[in-house]
Amino acid sequence: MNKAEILIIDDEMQIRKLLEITLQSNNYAVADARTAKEGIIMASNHPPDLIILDLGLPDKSGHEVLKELRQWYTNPIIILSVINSEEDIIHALDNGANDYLTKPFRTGELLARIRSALRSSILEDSDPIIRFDDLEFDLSARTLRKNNELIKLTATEYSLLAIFARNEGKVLTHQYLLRAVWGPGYINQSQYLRVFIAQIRKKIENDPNRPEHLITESGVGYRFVLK
Amino acid sequence: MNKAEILIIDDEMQIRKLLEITLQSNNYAVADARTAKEGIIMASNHPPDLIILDLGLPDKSGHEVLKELRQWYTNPIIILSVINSEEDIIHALDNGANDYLTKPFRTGELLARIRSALRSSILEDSDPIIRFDDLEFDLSARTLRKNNELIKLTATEYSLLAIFARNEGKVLTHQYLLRAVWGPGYINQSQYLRVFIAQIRKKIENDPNRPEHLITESGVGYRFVLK
DNA sequence: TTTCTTTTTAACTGAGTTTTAATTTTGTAT
DNA sequence: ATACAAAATTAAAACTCAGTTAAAAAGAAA
Repeated sequence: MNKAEILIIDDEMQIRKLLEITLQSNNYAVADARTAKEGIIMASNHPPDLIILDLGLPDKSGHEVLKELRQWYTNPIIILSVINSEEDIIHALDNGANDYLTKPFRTGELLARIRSALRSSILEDSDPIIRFDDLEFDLSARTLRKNNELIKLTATEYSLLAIFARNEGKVLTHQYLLRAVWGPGYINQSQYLRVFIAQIRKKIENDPNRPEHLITESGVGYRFVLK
Repeated sequence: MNKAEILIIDDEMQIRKLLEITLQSNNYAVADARTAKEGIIMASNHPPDLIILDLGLPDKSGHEVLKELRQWYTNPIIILSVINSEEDIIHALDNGANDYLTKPFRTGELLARIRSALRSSILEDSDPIIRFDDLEFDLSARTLRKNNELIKLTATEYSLLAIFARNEGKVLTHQYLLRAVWGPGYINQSQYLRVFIAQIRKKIENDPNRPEHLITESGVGYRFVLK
């Protein structure tokens, strides 16, 4: 996954600098705005993954900024404020803030709250998709597509093919495959492999008699190739 | 929508009573546990929409309880603790807590943080209508329409289908589904799934014998597809 | 309480998957 | 080219898993 992008909207230069350095050294990409107006424009031009919003802005009440942002912005917003009144906290949270910290804040805690907020936002789950040529492997959805069509695989076919996909280009020995899919008691059942390799070829090869992906290495094992 | 269910795990009777009254008068359904063990059992038997967890439990460290819960429990967990150390806060948040409040807490703030947590929890998604083809899912209203006709779902049917809707296209294993809907004590009751899948199919499929939406992945689980 | 709805059990049926075995084809070495 | 070993093919048997149904138990509503 790319660096998560965080927009800081705060008029205090010291806080901005502190946050910028802290966040950058924790591998976030940081942008910052000094005023409400600037912040809203920046957020709409290039929506960040998370916004840190100071309630005490010079040109507009932070609560209003929050409301405006929440009309369209769905990623987490964390409020920073010098005000520790319950009224303000409730108001901010009910207007769509995900968290509220009072200044001065502890940087470690802020970072943890950012991680927590980003975690619950949908962003995190980068899906491991292996794609080549006509085949597309989605390990998290447990699907295989050939020319965009979903191919039905049985449980055993899938685990076999998943091992191949993770070791693309390498020769995998009979022993290794049998042990990995069926367990160590099956290392002599090469026949299982022949049957299942044939089944998989029928499903993924254009011409199962002239396999292009699942190649036999006679006397050794098989190799999975994606051109 | 039905009342959101909140589980309180706290050994201090005063806090429990206070929370119970406050939450009930704000239209939440409340359950409470006095110990870590009791709390985990209650959460597994009937997973609540949100958990309030005290870190200072008599029988087990709250951090451990949090870790255990997070192995399967996906809804929000809010930590209550007398400890205000940064270390504890970071630790809890990084172990999957959604928020951390120190005692004594302000009830109004707690309520606002509960609302915020429930809001961002997938239960009440910000864009909660999923529509495809003939099916229309409104996650916040907890309704399902097929060809614009309202379909009646029981609580269990709904939570099962809601999980599917949020993971469209993905294979969900028996284990995962059983754990998410019934709790970790039920991961061997595949029969439950068969019965409920059949019931749901009767309601949403054009021809329940040839399901197009709720697909069986033999030996693995089920997949929900919206064309 | 009684009644109605929903969930849990259980027994049975059927479908899909894996294993086994027999036969044919291909590859390798002499 | 021939012989032998390895791999591919095919289909049926054995087995596992899923679907169906209905009744019992539990829970909610009247």
